[in-house]
Amino acid sequence: MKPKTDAHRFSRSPCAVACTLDLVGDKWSLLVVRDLLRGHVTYKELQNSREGIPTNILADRLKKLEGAGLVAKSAYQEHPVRYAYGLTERGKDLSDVLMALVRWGKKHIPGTQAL
Amino acid sequence: MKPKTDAHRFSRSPCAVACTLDLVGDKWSLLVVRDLLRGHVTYKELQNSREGIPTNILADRLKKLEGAGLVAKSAYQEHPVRYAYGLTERGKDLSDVLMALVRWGKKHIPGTQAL
DNA sequence: AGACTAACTTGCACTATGCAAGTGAAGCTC
DNA sequence: GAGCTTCACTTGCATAGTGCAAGTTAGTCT
Repeated sequence: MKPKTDAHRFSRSPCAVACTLDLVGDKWSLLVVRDLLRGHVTYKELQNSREGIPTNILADRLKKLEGAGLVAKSAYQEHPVRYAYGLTERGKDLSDVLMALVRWGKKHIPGTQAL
Repeated sequence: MKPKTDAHRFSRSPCAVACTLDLVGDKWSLLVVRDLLRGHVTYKELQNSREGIPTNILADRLKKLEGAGLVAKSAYQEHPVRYAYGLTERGKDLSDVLMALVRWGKKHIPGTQAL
């Protein structure tokens, strides 16, 4: 399944910042990516993350991230069927952005941690 | 005027990513920061940016960014009074985040530019 | 059968966003 | 000095997104 980057191409402008923000520029998407980088794999694990993401938002973000080709979902067992979420290469590349955010936060918001 | 980082401390968690996203984690804030880095100074210049930010949103974001100590506003002339917006040191440090976003966008969304 | 878990979905109130139009202060034009 | 223009916003309102609680479905456990 190829990522559908073409569907919403340049909804605002061809700026790389604007387009990237159209994919992950909200309060939750990058936290989901952070948790996936940290090794959270199941829906439950993602849901139990410290920030307490509402379950409908989590389901929606996973769907959108999957649609954007950043996240891949697979059943790791049948009976009962259980799903594992993971980052694609595209998704893993966001770690640079995450790291930049961590550096900024640790430097400018006292008391915050990398987590 | 000291930045009021204490007012909303850790509304979600002490994670640096979460806290940073609470400040700039929406579709417009980082684009405003990008434009300020590019040298846009007046309200009009910011408004005329390619993405066409709605004027009420722009006013709101500038207020919030100023409240967070990322942006400073000053009158650069009287009669008529005209304002210049600029990034503080805290704000300028976000260039690392912006650059990471640009790198990701250019690599993964074909056709986008740094701008 | 009854309770429990994972992984969602649905309903609804509340908040945020986006567009258009309006405001006020000052300058410029004739 | 009446009228037009510009800058820097503010206001109103419809639509879209978020957040909380509750419900659902499929399967396991006892």
